[in-house]
Amino acid sequence: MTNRDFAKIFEQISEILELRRADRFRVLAYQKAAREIDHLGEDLDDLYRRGGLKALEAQAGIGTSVARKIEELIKTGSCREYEKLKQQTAPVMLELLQIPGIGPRTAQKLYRNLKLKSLRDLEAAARQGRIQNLPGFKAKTEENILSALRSLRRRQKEARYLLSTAEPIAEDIIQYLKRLPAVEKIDAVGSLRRRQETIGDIDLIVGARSPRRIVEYFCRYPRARQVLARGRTKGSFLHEKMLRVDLEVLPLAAYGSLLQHFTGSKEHNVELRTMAKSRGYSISEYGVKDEKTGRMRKFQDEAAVYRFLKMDCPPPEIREGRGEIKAALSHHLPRLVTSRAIKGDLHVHSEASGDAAGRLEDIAAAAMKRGYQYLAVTEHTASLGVAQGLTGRQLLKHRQKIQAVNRKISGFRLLAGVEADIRADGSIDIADDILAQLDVVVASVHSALRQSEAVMTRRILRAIANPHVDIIGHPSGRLLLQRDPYDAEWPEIFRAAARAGVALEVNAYPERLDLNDVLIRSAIQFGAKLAINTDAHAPAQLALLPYGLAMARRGWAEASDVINTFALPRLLKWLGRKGNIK
DNA sequence: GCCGTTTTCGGCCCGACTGTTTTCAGTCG
Repeated sequence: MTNRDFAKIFEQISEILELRRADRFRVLAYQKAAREIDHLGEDLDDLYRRGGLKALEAQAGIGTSVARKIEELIKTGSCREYEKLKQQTAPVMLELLQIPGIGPRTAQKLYRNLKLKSLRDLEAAARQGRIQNLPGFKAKTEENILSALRSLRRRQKEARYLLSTAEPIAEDIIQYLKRLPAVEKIDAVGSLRRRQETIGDIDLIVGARSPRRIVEYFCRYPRARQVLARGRTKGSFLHEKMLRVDLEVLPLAAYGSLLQHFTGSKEHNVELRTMAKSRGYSISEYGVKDEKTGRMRKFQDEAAVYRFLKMDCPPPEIREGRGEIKAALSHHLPRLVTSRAIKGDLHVHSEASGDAAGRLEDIAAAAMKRGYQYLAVTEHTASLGVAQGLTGRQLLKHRQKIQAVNRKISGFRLLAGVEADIRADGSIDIADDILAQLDVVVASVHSALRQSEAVMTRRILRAIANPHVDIIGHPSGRLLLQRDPYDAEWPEIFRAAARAGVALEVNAYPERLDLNDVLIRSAIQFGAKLAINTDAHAPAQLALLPYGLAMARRGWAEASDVINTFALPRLLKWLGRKGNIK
């Protein structure tokens, strides 16, 4: 069972308990356990094998009860209490909960009164006008249920958006709102500001004096398909691209609190407020209230909110409730890697790779324009059929071309490299004597993605053991919204990479963003180095770097963890440790 | 169900919007 499988079970337990109107804190406890399991850097299986129940209970959000259930699941493959709960609950009830606007109470009432067997029954009942006759329901609710059912169907196909898709949509709405002179300050917040790899909805905040008029104007945005809420200070609509856009407007005097509140995450805010409450403060988007005196302190700038609580201000990217509050309180926040620290890109394709464009000269020029000291040209190899890559001999010829370009420029260096293929058995598809003559060897898995966890792990470990391999490219193989990462024993891989001095890539391509934040953090904890690369297939794509940078920051990476923050001499020394010629 | 520089018991974040109500429950972020 993967951590996701465990998490799903606890999510379901919490939903069933919610339907049965169990104590709401019990419901929350299971939700929290599921979330924590999802964000664990290690497999629960391994954790249990290593330290038993104690190790499980040491995790935040996991206590005796959840730990025992995990143990039962590992040992027997099922959990009696969970099975019992499932038996006592009609499956359609859980489906009802998925519909926006329907919570446990409404689900209960609908199920009892309409004897539903499926969501189709619900839709039929709504169409026939049978819902508006139920006690506590009217025509409006019926309409809302129909519309929610429709959007649920659409959303199930495409529930989330790439960060790179959501960003321009948000930017367009921001430009629209900025046309109102009354808008004094505006920011995209929520998961966008935290730079999550995919975005479920867009959150915007505005600092202004006349909230209601701005909310009105916001709801008239031309690409709004349907207004979902239109209040005094808050509004929200469904964008024609089917993402939800939320807006909150408050006076400038409280803008810092608003920014803090809406940036989230939910987990971060809950933890922060719990901590503040224990000190007698109540935090909301309006400010920090002293519960004894009832006095409300307002903050114009966000850092001041944290300062008031005697803590450092965690960068938005790490506000996920994964230890940043503790670190901020003890003034031990990581000093996250910045774009300024990046000295080069170590995974870039030129026109020599069949699927890429750009001459070496243009790539070098684009890199110099970004202020880089170096850039590694890493073409595909011939075994990657679709990309028409190079053979070993062609790679050596290509290296000469690269060196010729280097002779024409100064203050910058193109490195000759390759993105070699890790074959199904873990061998590299380019001979050692060729690899030895290249500056940078990125090794990536491109085929046989469905190997078992054990086989895939052995495969990557063998690649790491190759003395010429410098970087494992897009290590988990995921394609966001398209393909799941393959299974591998990441702790084992990170340990081996740390020992062998092989860096793990943080691939900045918006569909990849691979490794992800959780694995990045785990890799760092195992002492492995990272390389934040664009995998650019055209010179303009060097500009994708900020996406990879965001992912590294979300994984708590500091400059010292990232090899392409090294100045050229130090990088060459790091690369040359295995006897490659430089 | 979880958790502990107030606590091993008694707490558990905060507030807006909607719909159906005449003062609030349910839901959401």
